[in-house]
Amino acid sequence: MMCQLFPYAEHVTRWLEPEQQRAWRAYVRMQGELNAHLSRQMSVDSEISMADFAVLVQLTDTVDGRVRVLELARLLHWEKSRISHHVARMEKRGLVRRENCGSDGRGSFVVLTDVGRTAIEEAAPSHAEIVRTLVFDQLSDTEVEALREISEKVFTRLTTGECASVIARCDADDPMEVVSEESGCPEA
Amino acid sequence: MMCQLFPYAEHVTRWLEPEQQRAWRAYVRMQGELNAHLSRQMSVDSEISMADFAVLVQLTDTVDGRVRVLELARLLHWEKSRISHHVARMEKRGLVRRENCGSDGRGSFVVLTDVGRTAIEEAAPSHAEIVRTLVFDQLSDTEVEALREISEKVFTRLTTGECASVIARCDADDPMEVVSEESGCPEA
DNA sequence: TCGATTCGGTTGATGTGTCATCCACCCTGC
DNA sequence: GCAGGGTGGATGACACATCAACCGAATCGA
Repeated sequence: MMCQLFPYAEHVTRWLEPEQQRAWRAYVRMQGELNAHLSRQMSVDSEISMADFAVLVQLTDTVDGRVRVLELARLLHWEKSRISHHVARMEKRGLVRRENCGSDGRGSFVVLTDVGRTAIEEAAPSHAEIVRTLVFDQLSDTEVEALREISEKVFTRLTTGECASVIARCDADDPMEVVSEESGCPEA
Repeated sequence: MMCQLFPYAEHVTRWLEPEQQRAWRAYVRMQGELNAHLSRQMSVDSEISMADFAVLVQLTDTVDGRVRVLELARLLHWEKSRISHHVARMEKRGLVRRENCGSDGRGSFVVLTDVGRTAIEEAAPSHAEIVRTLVFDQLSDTEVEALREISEKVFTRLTTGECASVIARCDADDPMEVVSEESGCPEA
């Protein structure tokens, strides 16, 4: 599972300044490799994928481990059909189960199972360790701050104005500040 | 076509400093959205995908528009089965064709067709424009430089030592400096 | 209260990436 | 010249993402 952008030649870079071109090529290669590496690592030393992990994280973030399907899609910025398919596969493996919603006959909940909880608890530590050694151990405090600012600027551009044309985003909450309450870390 | 990492909760971030946590979350969301946006844009205003684009770029970068299959995989950092499948699909759509290699009975070339050349020439300008407006118009010169340095550091970490365990990379060329000769931009 | 919309969610088709396996050909040692 | 292993590449099975179409429940306007 992968989606990579790739090395760019004159076709693209003619419209970028040389310095921008080098930055873009470096970024593109880095994020491709990093995604690939994290995915591979995750599926090697645990039985779940990055996508499973993302779903499980959201479920464990709620008090009772149950979230409505489309709420899940909104939290993850996924399309509803994607979440539906994915939950179906996870259900087949016992990581989650679906329950009907009493108050709304159309709706259903995705509920974390014990198997799912165990899976994420086993996967999380090594994933965090990998992120730290691959990324943050390489960067100075200044660079970490720069990474955040750059990411926020681009993300803001992506989610404002005519760019924000994707389905699941129309009613999304405050884009940058969705830190869980119990994470013990400040919200700002 | 997508591969996204997603919002992280305490599970992951417990092992990261608060400042690192914020940077990581911001980065993860940004690159997910950016990938999605670029892919969507590419497939909307041209008939090719980002992956097609990457292949076509490599082909147009050579003098005669023909590259050996595994050489292509090495240039793109793709697995050989991925390039094989992808070339097969592109061949079906007429973007490339395969030719036998005379000097090595096992090998084959991937050759750019006129259709393929037209496709990339139509796709490139708007893609470059999008990258510029979404990314570089948001960043100062200092930030562009920071982005490049951060990306290079992480990429270097990813491709050295025990991380570089992937098939297609074992004999890869100098990781960061594969700028095409005719791009008109300095190699360093 | 009844029809039209909207909303929550599923389904199936299609394109894509990965893994394991396989085959044909090359090369080297003998 | 031929047996062994290595290499270039293809294939099939599976997981995954997207799109369009669909369905039934909710809701809203008349």
